[in-house]
Amino acid sequence: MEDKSQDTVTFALPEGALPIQIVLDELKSLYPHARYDLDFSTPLDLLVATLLAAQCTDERVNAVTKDLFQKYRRAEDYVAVSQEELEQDVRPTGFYRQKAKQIRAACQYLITNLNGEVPRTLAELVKIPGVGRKTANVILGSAFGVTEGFIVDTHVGRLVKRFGWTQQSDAVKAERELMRLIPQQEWLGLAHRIIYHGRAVCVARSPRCAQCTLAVSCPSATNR
DNA sequence: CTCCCGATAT
DNA sequence: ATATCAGGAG
Repeated sequence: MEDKSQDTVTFALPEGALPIQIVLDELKSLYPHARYDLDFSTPLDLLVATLLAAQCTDERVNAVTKDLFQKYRRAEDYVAVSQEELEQDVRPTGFYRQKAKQIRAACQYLITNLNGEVPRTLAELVKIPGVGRKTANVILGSAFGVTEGFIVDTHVGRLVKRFGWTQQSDAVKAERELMRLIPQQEWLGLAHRIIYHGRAVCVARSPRCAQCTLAVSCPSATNR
């Protein structure tokens, strides 16, 4: 007698992995209001903020964009100033030469090909110079309320490996695995919650397993 | 794989 | 001193 109870999801996880349902339930109760923490008001703001977020904390990005978004409102504004001027405006986020160049290239692409508008599909977004799948998935989810893929950033990549959900270090390959393992309606919320947990508890350097409620079933938990 | 790069935690 | 921070390109 096969009793398929409606709330129990059966996924093909590797042996010994942290069950997906436990993570969904536990992280939902720990971080009920998990969301994207970069400040923005327009899709273009979000695109620029997310480009600046590479290898930089959200807090510092927000400190920089507070003034940046007053000064630069449209794609045209970013290409109107000199490279050097934009570099100084984004300097505290690190990688400032590359980021200024990326922002200008992305804006020039939008002006030339899309009338200065940020597109609403993953396929169109990843054509923008400097925009990979992580940035594209963030813009889709937070600016347009669309879910086409699973956000895999440094935190998601690290935690899903620790959970035993995948062995893939490559973000795009890990994303494919996650899309196969997890129901689509959970993708956006779960990604945000994993990131919160990755920042607060399951940190990169020395994870706080002693205070982690997932540790009892986590294959990577260290008891000390 | 390396490079880009400043700021902070360990 | 060194690893790491909501990455992506060459």
